[in-house]
Amino acid sequence: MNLTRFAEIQKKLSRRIRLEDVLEKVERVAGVDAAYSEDACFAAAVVVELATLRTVEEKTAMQTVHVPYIPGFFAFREMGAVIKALRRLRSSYDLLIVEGHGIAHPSGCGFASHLGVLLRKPSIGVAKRLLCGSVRGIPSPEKPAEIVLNNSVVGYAVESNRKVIYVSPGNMVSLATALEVVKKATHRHALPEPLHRAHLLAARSKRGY
DNA sequence: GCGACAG
DNA sequence: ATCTTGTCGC
Repeated sequence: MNLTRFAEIQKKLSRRIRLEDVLEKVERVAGVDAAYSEDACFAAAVVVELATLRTVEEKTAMQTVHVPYIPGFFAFREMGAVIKALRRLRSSYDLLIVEGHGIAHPSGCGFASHLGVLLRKPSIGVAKRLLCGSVRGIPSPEKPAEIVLNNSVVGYAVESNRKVIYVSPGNMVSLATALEVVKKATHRHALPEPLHRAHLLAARSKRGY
């Protein structure tokens, strides 16, 4: 692993990011997350029907990882196991929701964007903390606050069930759609259901190993 | 040089 | 992310 090389890859992938909506409808959303035990990464992918928030299918995958967690290069650590879990799904999904940032990233290519471009899928990043940029104002239950980076809006800080989460487009979705899908996918937790369920499943997967 | 720093 | 008991609150 070479950070300079990683940054080059991110820059190259960032050129392929599309920030326009390419879907007429978003019916199924896949949430992905992972849990760790030393170098073992346990990833989970959960497909949820947006209209009912019912789980359609869930799969897990384990993979040994050698890349440590480095802020800004999260994708290089978690990507392998997550893609493995996604490939095990038999169900189709329209869009990916990823734990981490989309374009709200130093190179404009966070984990959500990275996955979206590699898999050629619409994707959205949802994070519990900001990595870079700044929030303009304070989010209220009814009004999200803009995340500004290099003088442009790259996402929103959203108040979700009394907690603040950070939403940014990953690939093939607009800022407005990213916000809309996350809102529709959120029920009784701060994180949208697909992510919350993937988080629980990844933890369960690690335990039962 | 110092501080910040997704999971 | 993970290490971890009790504890405050609905």
